Amino acid sequence: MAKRLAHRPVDQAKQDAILACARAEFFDFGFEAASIERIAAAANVSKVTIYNHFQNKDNLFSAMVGSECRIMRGNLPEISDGETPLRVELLNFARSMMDFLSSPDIIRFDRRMAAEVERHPAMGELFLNAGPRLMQQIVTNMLASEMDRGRLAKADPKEAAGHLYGIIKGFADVEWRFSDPEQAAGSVTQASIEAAVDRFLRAYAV
Amino acid sequence: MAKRLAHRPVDQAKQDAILACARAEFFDFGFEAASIERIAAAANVSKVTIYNHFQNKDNLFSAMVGSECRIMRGNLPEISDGETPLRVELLNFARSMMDFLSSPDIIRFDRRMAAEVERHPAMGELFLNAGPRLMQQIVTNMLASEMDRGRLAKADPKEAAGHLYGIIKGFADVEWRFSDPEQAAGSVTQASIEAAVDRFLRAYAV
DNA sequence: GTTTAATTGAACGATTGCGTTCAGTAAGGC
DNA sequence: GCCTTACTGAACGCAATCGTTCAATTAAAC
Repeated sequence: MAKRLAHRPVDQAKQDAILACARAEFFDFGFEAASIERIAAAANVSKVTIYNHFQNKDNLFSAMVGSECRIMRGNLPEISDGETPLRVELLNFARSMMDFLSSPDIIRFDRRMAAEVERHPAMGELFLNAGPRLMQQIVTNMLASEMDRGRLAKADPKEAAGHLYGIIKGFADVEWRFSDPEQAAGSVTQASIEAAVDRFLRAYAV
Repeated sequence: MAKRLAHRPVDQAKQDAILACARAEFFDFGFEAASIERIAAAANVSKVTIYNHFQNKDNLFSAMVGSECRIMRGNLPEISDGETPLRVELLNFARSMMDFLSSPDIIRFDRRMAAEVERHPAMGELFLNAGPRLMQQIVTNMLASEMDRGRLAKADPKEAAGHLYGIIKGFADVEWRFSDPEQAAGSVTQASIEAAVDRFLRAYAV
């Protein structure tokens, strides 16, 4: 099917530059106030090129969110499914989860998505599937296997995942979302993480 | 100081109408895309009147947020501090908290504030103090008194408040924020609330 | 070198919005 | 009835944006 004729190929570097600059623009100003001309200027690209690649502002925004979600997917906290003691396993996960969620990039993304969902409901689904729901699945699987192994009390693993996620977050995410995101990174003490994990372990002790 | 001279008093009804319509406009479109002319039309008021009362768009937005926060304050979930059994007390609180947080109004407000904080950091503080932090304080006080009474294990009550808040919310608030807010109301089953409260009670059993 | 398509710069039309100005009217206090 | 102020409607200047059009240029594939 790949009929190749003589032509000048698309400059991928420009594509990437456009998306990167669109990201910055949309994050800084929000969808409505973002200016395509400013994006073009920042990416060293003609405005027409943007309209050739993406047809309009909505498409550009969608493409940017899609690309951003793909990146986010790769950076989700991981689970050390192994022979490590349960408490250590949970502590590691809690630490990396909180580091992830408190990174300014994620906080800003979360903020913008929350606002844009009203006008772009599909973006909300996209984001949920690329971020929160994926994380929920990771935690659910981990807890299910721990329950099978008898290291945690039998229960609905999905519900338990919500409990773990919630008890670790506490009020932190709310504070992050409405305060200066630069101050969020590294604001979670090890002591508070241990307290949360220990409470969870007690709640789900066999 | 109240030097009263002959004059025509401010029409309070118009003030209120302006704020109400500003609320709808800002919630529907976000700060940037909101139109003052549309607000004026909706409130049956001249645009000049809006500029006389509030000096500019920023001020109008701030006033609206302030008024909204005042309303929110009055609707926060309450604590039945009494002789009721602890489990019932917590169940009641959890129920009213989830009903409160899942109301479309609150979800929309939360979304907009999250986005606008970048441009209006002071609004973030205002909102935090009128909503989340107040709720945190309510829960903290309740748990502290329960710890004193010996019905819960001694611990940092503020931290425990975060645990209770988080374990009840689980993943729910994330789903709410990025899906259709109209479907959020009433989506929390009594069973899930009981599960969360019971896990909390186990984690903090004496 | 020819061909094909990507890219550019500049300009255009249409729309929208903010915030101001001004002359005139409405309405309550004195 | 007078006076002070709130309010109105319409218009204005100014700036910004989107999305389009067009002729001209560039660069890879053949």
